[in-house]
Amino acid sequence: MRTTSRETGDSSRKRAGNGAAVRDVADDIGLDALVGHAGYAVRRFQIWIFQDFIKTLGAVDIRPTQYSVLTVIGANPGLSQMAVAKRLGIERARLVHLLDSLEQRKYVKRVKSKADRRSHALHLTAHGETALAKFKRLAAEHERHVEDKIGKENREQLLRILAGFT
Amino acid sequence: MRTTSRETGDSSRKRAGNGAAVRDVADDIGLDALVGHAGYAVRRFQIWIFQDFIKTLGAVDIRPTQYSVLTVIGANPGLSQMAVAKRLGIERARLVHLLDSLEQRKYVKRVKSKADRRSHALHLTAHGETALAKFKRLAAEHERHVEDKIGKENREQLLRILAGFT
DNA sequence: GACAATTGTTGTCGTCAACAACAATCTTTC
DNA sequence: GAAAGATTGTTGTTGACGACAACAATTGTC
Repeated sequence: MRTTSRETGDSSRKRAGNGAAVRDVADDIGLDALVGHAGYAVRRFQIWIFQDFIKTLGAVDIRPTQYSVLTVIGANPGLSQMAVAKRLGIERARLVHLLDSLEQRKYVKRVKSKADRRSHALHLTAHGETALAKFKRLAAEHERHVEDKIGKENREQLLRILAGFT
Repeated sequence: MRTTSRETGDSSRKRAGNGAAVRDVADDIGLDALVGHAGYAVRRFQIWIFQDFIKTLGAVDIRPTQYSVLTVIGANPGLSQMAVAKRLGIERARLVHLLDSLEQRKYVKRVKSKADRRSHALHLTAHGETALAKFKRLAAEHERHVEDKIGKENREQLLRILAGFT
């Protein structure tokens, strides 16, 4: 019972009266130029995909950015904070807080670099390694949700099209 | 298989002085699992596309969300705030501030609805109409930037794949 | 007419990008 | 080899944004 008959700006716009019933207000609102904009579609999709990621990894309390940091450090142990920030396209100021959190949770450790005493060499702890393995399994599950949502081929197409941005 | 163990910044600092190879530190860092994640690619792409939008519409000081609000109101005059918020997937609490700004700049006006005295019917002002026309031209220019970046067919593919989210 | 639901509004909280400034530490240059 | 400049990690601020909660006014329902 969602047939909310609402009267606001009605009467004007789009008569949905070609036989089909009006299910929700939002449905018969024209977006016009908006539908042709890649940015709008991408924004809506990104919101959906992040929410699913956050929900799927909710049990372990890991958000997309945290996951990306752990993944990069796991694959490239010893990186400096600057290198990680540049690789992921996040500000080094922001990475500081992310690492504070991850270090507090014993996933990551900052080792003072001998070669360059300004920088820290980033490593996963043993606990962080096993945890990341679990996160990756959950992330794979999330990726299957994406497949279910847009289709297997479409997901691969998407990755191919956007490969240059990774 | 690019798990190259590297030592922090040390010699990886690559003497960039010679001008030879080694474009940037970030280039030879493995992302591992990250490259297979749709969410990561989409996030990076969205950042790029929004920055281009903001830059291209910088002269008129219009951000993506503001543009989407103006577009929907322009295409559906008389809508309530609730209807606009629901259609664009933004909170009505947030829309309040957006409309405050747009109304202050004389693009939009809130008309007290006769039918439902709780709600406001949203309309573009005459000034808002002409301004939106200009914004749309700039937005089209931005969209051409997207084409230049990922290719004409890829952009269309993208819109097709993500059509369900608009 | 009493009670629940909706609309616009105000406020708080947390995430995130973009800057700016700073101390400590390289790197370059003279 | 010392001064000048650049880099690294850090702290702080600003503003856009999503998610919630509470509220008065109004409408719908029973």
